[in-house]
Amino acid sequence: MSDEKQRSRDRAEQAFLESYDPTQFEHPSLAVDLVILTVRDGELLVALVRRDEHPDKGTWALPGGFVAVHEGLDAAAARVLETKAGQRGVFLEQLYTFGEPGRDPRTRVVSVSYYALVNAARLEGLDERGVLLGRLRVSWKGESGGRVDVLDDSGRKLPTAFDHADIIAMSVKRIRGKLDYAPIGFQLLPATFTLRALQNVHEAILGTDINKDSFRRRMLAAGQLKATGKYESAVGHRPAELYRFTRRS
Amino acid sequence: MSDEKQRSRDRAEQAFLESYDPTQFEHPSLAVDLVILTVRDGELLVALVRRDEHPDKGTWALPGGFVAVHEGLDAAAARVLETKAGQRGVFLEQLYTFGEPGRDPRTRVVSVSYYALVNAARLEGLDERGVLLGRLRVSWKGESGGRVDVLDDSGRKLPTAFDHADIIAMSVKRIRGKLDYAPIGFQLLPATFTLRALQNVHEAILGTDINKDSFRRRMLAAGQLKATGKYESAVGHRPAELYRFTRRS
DNA sequence: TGACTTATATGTACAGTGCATATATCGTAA
DNA sequence: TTACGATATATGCACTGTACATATAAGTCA
Repeated sequence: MSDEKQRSRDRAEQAFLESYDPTQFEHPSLAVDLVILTVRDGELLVALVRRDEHPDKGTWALPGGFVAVHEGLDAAAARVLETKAGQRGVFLEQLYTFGEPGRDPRTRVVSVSYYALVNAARLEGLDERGVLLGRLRVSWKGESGGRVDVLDDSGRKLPTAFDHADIIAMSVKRIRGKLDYAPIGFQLLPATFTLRALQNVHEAILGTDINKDSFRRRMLAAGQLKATGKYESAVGHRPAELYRFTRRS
Repeated sequence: MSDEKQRSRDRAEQAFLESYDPTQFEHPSLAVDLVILTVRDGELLVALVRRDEHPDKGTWALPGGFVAVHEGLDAAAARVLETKAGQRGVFLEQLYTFGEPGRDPRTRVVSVSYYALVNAARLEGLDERGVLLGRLRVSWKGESGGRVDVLDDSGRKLPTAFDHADIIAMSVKRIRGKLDYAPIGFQLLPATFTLRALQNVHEAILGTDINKDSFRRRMLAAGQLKATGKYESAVGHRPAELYRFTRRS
């Protein structure tokens, strides 16, 4: 394209944009979808709700909702988190925005996805409210990314709605990367915990075994764990000390 | 809230969502904004366009545009990148979605931001098309995040539109973090380059000096640089070998 | 030709990690 | 009561990657 033609095209584009009133034309719908993650018995779990309507009726979807016209994105995500899963004040962070045309067959929906990290104990009893905790089977090593499958308690693969499997996969990729430099593991544990419990959480997220001694030293050297002086009990072996997360050593 | 009340509220929410037709109600406008970054003379630069209309008339804004109803987000970003900056096939990745109510005083606009990395030579002459390359002054160390200022050639601080300074700041935070584990520096260089040039790019992005020997060994050990056997010339000292980026060693 | 500048190569100290070993402290069962 | 199994905790050592220092190579320019 010649410079002259390019400039002409630029002027046309600029004129278009300046006269463009975004409230006047049809534009995509905006939703938030939440990947609520937890770790229980060394397994990474994700909260899903069953779709009762077409399309994708009977499949399992991420909890989500539409963003109201004057509602912030973080606020919409927090609202969905409380309404669908009864959680407040937990770790919640924006993940990625999915907006391919056709990802929702009904209409154009752009979804801003968030991921939340919740202590498993706080999600007890949610099955009575229609929320299922699916087990994540991650098919790749490291932080490269790839496919995930969601399994039920018996190990059967659950069908997922729309592109929600992609969203879940990206959340796993994100927390695997984040685990290396940010203290997020404790978000999935009670207020006090043993180093072994923290290591189990890391192993569940990373999908690999971690050297125990190195992990201990690394965590203690980071200066973000504070010994409480208390110990676990009734464990059939020497009890481990309980630690608490602290921002500054 | 009691469980009974909670369940009742859930049912109401569910009924609302099932009857909700997103095409029927007003919802936010959707835009993309691009942080086009380059490095020239050891400085990190960002492409900005002057706002000719109110609000924020006369301030400098990121190139952006509205997302068409059936246009993908990546496609919209690529369209803006080509229309506003004449670039195709360069590194372009989604950054974050900004959607606070009030970020645009006219109407509710949710902006999916992208960042692009472009070799400075490809951005020559864009000032004739109204694009200014602002110098970034980053006020924090490491990957923690914080404020950025945009300066013109004389070092004067440029006023930025809306929340675009926040978007730029997040892009800097992102590439600083990404530089540690992903080969993105070469995106800002010609096809062949010296190790010194690559180091200059890294230093401009990180805002710190890097030990030269360690940097050399680290880059060569990563196995993603291939020696071309050719050398720079007319540099007033011993010429350095030119390298090429390669995905696998 | 020699001074100057930067590239490239090599050596050393130090920090972080993986691995092995030794000791401590619980529950449990003979 | 005691022996045993299990895991926690502490310490030492080898290996690796990085920061820093030193030495040599190869250009330009006065």
